[in-house]
Amino acid sequence: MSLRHGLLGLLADGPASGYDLLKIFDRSLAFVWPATQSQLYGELNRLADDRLIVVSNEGPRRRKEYTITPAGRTELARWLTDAEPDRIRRNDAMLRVFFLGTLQPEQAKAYLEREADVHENFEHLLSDIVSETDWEARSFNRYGRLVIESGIRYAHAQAEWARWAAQQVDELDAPRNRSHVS
Amino acid sequence: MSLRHGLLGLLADGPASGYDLLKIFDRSLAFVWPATQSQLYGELNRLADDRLIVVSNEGPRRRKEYTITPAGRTELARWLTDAEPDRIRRNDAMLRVFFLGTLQPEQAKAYLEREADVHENFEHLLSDIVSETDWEARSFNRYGRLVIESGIRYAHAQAEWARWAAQQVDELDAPRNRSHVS
DNA sequence: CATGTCATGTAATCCGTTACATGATTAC
DNA sequence: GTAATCATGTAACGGATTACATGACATG
Repeated sequence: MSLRHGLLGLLADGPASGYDLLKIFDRSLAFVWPATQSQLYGELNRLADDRLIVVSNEGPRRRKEYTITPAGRTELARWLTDAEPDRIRRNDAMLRVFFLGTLQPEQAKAYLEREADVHENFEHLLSDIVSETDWEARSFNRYGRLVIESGIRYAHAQAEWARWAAQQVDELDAPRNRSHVS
Repeated sequence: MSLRHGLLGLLADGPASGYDLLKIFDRSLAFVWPATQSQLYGELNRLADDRLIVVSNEGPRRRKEYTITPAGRTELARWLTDAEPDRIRRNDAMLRVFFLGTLQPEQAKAYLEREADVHENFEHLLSDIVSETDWEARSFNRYGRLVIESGIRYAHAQAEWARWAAQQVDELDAPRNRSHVS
């Protein structure tokens, strides 16, 4: 239930409406935990049912401003310190790599070179965000900087790996043409 | 629909039963795409309904051996070359980092140091697998070696990042105690 | 008064997890 | 004969995605 705790975490920084939270989400948490509008509104109602947040204000156009409760802060801290993170990383780009042997070597290399390009571009995108952001602001932002740094290092490592892997294809492919049984 | 293509990819290497595939899955693809037994059997039936695989043999204990069809191979190649991989990487360990500012600095550092340890251990686990495996065997295995290399580099980069991030906590925390408005 | 933005919600569907059910065959 | 392994399936539930629905308020 990470969406739940993502919302609690954002509300720990101050009151906000679902609409506000959606915008913040899309620009920050969505990099590591995307959520849709309907999912978010549904989860806010469930959090309110469980008294981890309360409606602290109602504005025009049915706007509901939520505030985190002490019970919500307790639950957030519990999640951060006591709950073991899920280590599953589904990665369908990497799943494909298992099967590149079913393609022509040229196609396999093209796939890996493209992966390298995509990750290099992503690395640059994140670097640009770092340059253009004011990191002094709030503590949420300061820790967000750490997350982006991890993204930069991840993208960099993946790009390097993909270039290396593309070279390996020639060597992996070579034995096929040698004398022993394939 | 990556499970679907994962199964097609395994069957491209030769016929197998659901039971066989489950074991292969758990030891290889599960690192990047876990699947449960019930999911796997269900998907095999759907693949057979769509004629991408056929039951080529029936053995004792209701065993059904599946073989990939030409249509299945075409679909596998299409997925590998024409379908853009999903770039979403849900990561609840990283989501927590956004909110470490709500904890005491000591707790935040402890969280990051633990992440470093976990990734270092994982890196060693993968390195051990590399040492203990015969990589000459089949092409599936040879490309699997590339996937493991990516896992090693990922785990290494994450561990280094987490050590660095733990150091940053002191510096991120410092401004709180300075004169300007928090 | 028309368009854009603010604002929240419901419903259908898909994928994944957990638990349960069932039974055949093999090995001791 | 009994325990382990082989082997496949169903059902309930929860989270995520997509599409649809609705309406208030602000701006020109």
